[in-house]
Amino acid sequence: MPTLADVGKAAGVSRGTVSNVFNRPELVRPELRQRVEAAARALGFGGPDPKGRLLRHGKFNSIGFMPPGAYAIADVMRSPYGRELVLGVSLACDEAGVTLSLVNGTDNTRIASIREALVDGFILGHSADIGLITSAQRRRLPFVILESDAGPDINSIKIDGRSGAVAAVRHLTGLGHRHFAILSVRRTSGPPIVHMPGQAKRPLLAGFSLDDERLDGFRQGLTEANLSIDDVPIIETTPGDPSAGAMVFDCVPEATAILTMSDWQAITILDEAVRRGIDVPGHVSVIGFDGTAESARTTPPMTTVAQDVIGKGRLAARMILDNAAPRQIVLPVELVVRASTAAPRAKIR
Amino acid sequence: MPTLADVGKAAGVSRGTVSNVFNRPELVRPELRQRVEAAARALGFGGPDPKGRLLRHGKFNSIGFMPPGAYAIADVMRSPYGRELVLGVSLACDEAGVTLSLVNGTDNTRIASIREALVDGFILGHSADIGLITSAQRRRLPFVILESDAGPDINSIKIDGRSGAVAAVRHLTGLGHRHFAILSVRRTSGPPIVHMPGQAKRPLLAGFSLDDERLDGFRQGLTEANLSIDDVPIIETTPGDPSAGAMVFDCVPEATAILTMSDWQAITILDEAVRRGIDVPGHVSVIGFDGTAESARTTPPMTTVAQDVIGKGRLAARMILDNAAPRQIVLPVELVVRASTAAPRAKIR
DNA sequence: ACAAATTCTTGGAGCGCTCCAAAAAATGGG
DNA sequence: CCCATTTTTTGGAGCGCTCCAAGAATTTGT
Repeated sequence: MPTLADVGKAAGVSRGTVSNVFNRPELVRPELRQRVEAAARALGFGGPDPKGRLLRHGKFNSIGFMPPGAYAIADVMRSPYGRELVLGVSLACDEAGVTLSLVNGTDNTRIASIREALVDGFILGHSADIGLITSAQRRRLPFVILESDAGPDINSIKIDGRSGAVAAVRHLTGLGHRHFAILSVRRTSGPPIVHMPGQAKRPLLAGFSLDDERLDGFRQGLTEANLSIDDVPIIETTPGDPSAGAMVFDCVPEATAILTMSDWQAITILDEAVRRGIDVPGHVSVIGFDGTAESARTTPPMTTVAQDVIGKGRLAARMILDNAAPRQIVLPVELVVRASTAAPRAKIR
Repeated sequence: MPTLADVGKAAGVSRGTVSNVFNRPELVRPELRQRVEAAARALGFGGPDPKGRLLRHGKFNSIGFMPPGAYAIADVMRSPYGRELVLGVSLACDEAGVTLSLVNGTDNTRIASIREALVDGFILGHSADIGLITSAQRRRLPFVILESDAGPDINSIKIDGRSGAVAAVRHLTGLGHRHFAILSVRRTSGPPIVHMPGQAKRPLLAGFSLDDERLDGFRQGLTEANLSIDDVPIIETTPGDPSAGAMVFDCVPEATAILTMSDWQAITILDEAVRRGIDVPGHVSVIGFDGTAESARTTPPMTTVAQDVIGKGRLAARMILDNAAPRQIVLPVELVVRASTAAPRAKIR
């Protein structure tokens, strides 16, 4: 690979002049410029190597997006939520002329990935893995953490998940529902976990306050209607688990309303309902979370706790690009009522 | 920002030793290592700066994905096809432990983006913009171009779009359809363009052989049924144009079958049909292209010319990662018949 | 206790570039 | 034609790191 110096030698000029030909051509006499360009062409030199420039300037012009917890970038792309989030981030990146790096990393390589990533800042998916945070802090790069409880000196953005969860339950109890099932998220890999009433519940998972907060919202909503979350079966599946729907219908046939943690999960349930010929919302109501575009196009269109996912991604990118003082932002949610929820079926089934 | 040398000075050792502490700790005496680590901590040194390593090694450990033509990364994320493509690419990247950079660029900055991108190779979306190709070649980095006719010394992957288009038409003519509309893609920004029979057709667009090839497949399929593509209205909309459905129904009400260039477009039509209370496939048949996951979940589930988009993305990434001799790959397509196509409505409407 | 073998540590070289102050060349005015 | 200006060109410095050959320190064997 020829370098600036090689081209300079070939054209009988200095390194600096060749650099000027490529970066500030107006500074160099036309005749000389052409000679240099000819030499460059002859050597197959395709312009200054970005590596050098990078080292000089110290800017990558890139922000990194790191998926949460145990997920790979591929999982992010599979999830409606993840896609909209990346879309939002990419929107801000497009505007700023900055590259978006999807930084992957398995549990054990993730910290190294943060240490090595060629980016000027990070967006960390929803897991306040303390290791990740300290790793990001060490790099002294701006970063934002999503959907996690982070300290006051850390950029963070989250939605008001608790209120959303409360609103979801209120909507359903308002319709008359008394028999619920909750489809929650398993944050480690493995098969679904079923918590039936009476059994001990999953301990709070450090770092995934997101789930705990929503669960707590469900609890509160149920309490308001004189119901107890302890009587509600909770099923945990990994986010993309296609068997989630089957698990719910098999384990909690008596439920007339199913609360979920994401549109993705709710879609799984809707798909399974179609497969089994179960009528939604006639036989069972289903409520999603996130309000992604997909939720509007399911059959039937889904009732969901909507947030502005794209806006969130965009905001996260902007926070990094602006690199201002750390802020903790809580975004509102809104219950969007569509056709996947209705009054419960008559008791006689 | 402290450097290796700073830490070295603080700990009373050389630059090289500090580097060893971080990269090959087993080489340095435990006692000394601890002293260095303490000094690093005291200085707030978070490990060797990746910039330096990069310069030394010359590898970015990243491959770049550049969207085609006039599209930004955000557009890619919006399109079902684009998402699956990126998903496929990210799958291969995840496996290889490589970062995926979504390189954006408007028409005029795109060439510069290629020149500057901090990547070891490129995947270029479906537009054989000659400038892009030469720009990529100049960098002497491996690259793959998608869905374009490229020379034999260039990596390329495309599907057999012509066969797919022929199969789509055969399916519909086999059902008895004689009145078609084609929803094609406008590759420049702007409002839809309507080509009614008798008018001059759009000239072939250099670089978007993808469209031309499919159009030619439609032509061939129609010819086989003694129909002429010249009698078929062709509407061109930008890929994400939500008005596409309305345009088709408004401009070609007599059509009993609508051929499209993508699932995304077909979804637009299906959405508009719902809005207008038009029965699909009772009143009109709609056929998509790409066979994305979304196509299976529309109402009704969509008949579409399916390709393995994820596999294609994965393959593209692998070609770059492997950096073998250039290959031109043509992937098969398969008509997936679902419920959006049926025999045409009776003449009397 | 001494030479030989082994383990650690060092600092120069070099990755490719851009910046910049200074030198060189060209231009202009009288 | 000479000197003051202006325009071009130059090459050293430095970005932060890793590699590596060579030197220093330590351990081992007899």
